[in-house]
Amino acid sequence: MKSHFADSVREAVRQIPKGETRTYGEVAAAIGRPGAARAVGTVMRDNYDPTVPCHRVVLAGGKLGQYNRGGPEKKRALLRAEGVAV
DNA sequence: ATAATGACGTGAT
DNA sequence: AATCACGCCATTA
Repeated sequence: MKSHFADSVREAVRQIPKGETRTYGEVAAAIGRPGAARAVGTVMRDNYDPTVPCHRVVLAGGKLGQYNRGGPEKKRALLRAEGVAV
């Protein structure tokens, strides 16, 4: 089910530069829905688009967060491979 | 339209 | 510092 919200989230996440991490709250605010961090997570969970670097989206506290592909371990590996200190 | 769920966030214990 | 509880928004049944 594609919704405008999900589409916006994917686009915003796609704009995240390599080697940088963005929080769910930041992404939510970037699309015009501040506080919708949870909703962003819901979208990411349903989003399997490889063109979207969803592994660059982390928790506000600087933690990794979940991942739909091998768990947080895989996510950490990807971020670390881009030069992100985790 | 209502209830339940979930890759979050902040505050309190 | 770690853990528990409540609140937030969008999606799905």
